Amino acid sequence: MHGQGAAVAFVRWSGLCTIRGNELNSARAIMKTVLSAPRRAVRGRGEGAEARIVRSIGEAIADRRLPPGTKLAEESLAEVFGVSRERVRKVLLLLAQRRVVTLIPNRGAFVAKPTAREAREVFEARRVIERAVVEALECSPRPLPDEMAAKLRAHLAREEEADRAGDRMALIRLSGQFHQLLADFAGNATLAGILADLIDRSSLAIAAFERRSSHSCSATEHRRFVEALESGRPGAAMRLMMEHLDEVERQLDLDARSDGAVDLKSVFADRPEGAT
Amino acid sequence: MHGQGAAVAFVRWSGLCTIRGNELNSARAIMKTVLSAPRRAVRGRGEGAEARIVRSIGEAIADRRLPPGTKLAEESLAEVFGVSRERVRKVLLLLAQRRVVTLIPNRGAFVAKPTAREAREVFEARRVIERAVVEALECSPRPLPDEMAAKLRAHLAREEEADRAGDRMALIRLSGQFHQLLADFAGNATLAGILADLIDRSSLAIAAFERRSSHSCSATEHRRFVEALESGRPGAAMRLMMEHLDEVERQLDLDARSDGAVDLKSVFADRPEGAT
DNA sequence: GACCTGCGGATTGTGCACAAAATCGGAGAG
DNA sequence: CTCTCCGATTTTGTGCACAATCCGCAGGTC
Repeated sequence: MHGQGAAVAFVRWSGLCTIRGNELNSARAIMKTVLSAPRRAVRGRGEGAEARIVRSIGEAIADRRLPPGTKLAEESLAEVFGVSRERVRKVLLLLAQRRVVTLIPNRGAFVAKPTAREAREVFEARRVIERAVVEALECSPRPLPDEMAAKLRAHLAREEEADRAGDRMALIRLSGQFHQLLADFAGNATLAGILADLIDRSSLAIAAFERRSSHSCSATEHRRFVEALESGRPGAAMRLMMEHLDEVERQLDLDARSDGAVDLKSVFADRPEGAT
Repeated sequence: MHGQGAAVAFVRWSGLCTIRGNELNSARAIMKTVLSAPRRAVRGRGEGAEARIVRSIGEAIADRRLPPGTKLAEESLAEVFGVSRERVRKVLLLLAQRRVVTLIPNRGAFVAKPTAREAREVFEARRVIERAVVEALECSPRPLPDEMAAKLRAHLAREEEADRAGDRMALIRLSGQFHQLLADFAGNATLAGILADLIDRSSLAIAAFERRSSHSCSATEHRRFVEALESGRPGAAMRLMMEHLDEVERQLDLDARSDGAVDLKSVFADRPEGAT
């Protein structure tokens, strides 16, 4: 998982300085705020700890060290991360709202297991958003800005290295980061944040529905995309991106239901009621 | 605000029945779960209370009874809603992740005040998503399915009634609900959920940046959109929707920064002093 | 007169303890 | 041997109390 946007709350200038009614305050209050800001950032605990745990669990889920359906007991997590149970509870609530874990009252937290329908929806949503991202990117000046080109190439290199090394886990994570990187360059942080969530959920969907056999190389497709983007031919990068997303989704086995709904139907058909 | 997707956690079949390792359990466990489900739904407290508070605060923010920057003290809210402070704290955490409130460590929760940049991003994101929604809608069979047409017409009627009555608050809420309704009909719950958040944040942006003077009637534009959609002319509805979103954004004053410093300058420039 | 400093009141953050609920195991009946 | 019932144990949910932090204000100092 990406890790950005994971923080519980951002202490930003925009937040601190737009408090209604305080806008007329003298410069003194502002200075105090300025000085207190670094102090807050220094200690690194508290606020930072939660973000760290969110990122840690998120990455574990994306890497499939925590497969869908895994129970996330509060006590265990608290022990592992060396924090109190309340902290873990807060983190789980956050992850639950991002649909990465499922909270069941009085039962606990589980790594979310998307339904086939939800998986399709997530990929559809990604197509919608990434289409906009690529549109924005195709409006970039050619040749691409130095920083963008450099970062993209560096990322491609890392992906290919992971591919050569056969490090599947790293490849999965890098693949998500690639799309995240593109969204960041598109210049809309809001859209990028939304896409970040969708990428996380894609990882979940892939973990839940991946075919054993299939395995096409994202690194190659990503490289082709970057080359098309650099070429500046209108629509070339877009077409590759759409095909890429289709390809990723096509590798999933969304027809075979691993979701319980159908199982339950058969259960009810067999035993109408009273089986308690 | 919409209220859907506000629940902390959904107890869904998919969630209950996809717990890893339990799928092989006998029907006994499943039946027990089935029987306990209604019981959980009956008491209506606990889980439901949080969703209710989230919706309540969310609506208050969208209606601008709670303008951006307003402090949301835990104690006060706890008293108002008749729940404990921890409950309120949880709700605020939820709202904070949806960017509707801003949490500042050791300072408390405030109704979020988006920056001009963020406001622009939110509207851009809406254009991206609603474009996809309208695309899906334009693929609907003509004439429109009965239920869809009926609900749309009913909604238009309510909007126009609110418009006639001059009920600005209701009009704002209904306007958001209209877009939400369209997204629901598009058939992608994930996208609809994302749009729901964006609509909430739009309300916030409008509250923060609305021009005093401007006031075009959404109800009229909504009606024209529905008529275009029913006509089935390809692209007609899409064009109207894009123009509508542009129009809404154009009504905002995103150039004047609501940043305290500059506001003060203009205030002093216009009226040296003494004038109310 | 302006600025720094210390203090009181209020608000938020956190750990803890207890209550509620579910799971798991065994005992007993059919 | 299987199913059902039931109690012990584990896990989650919630309220409470205390600690930490911040704001406003008064007093002192340059």
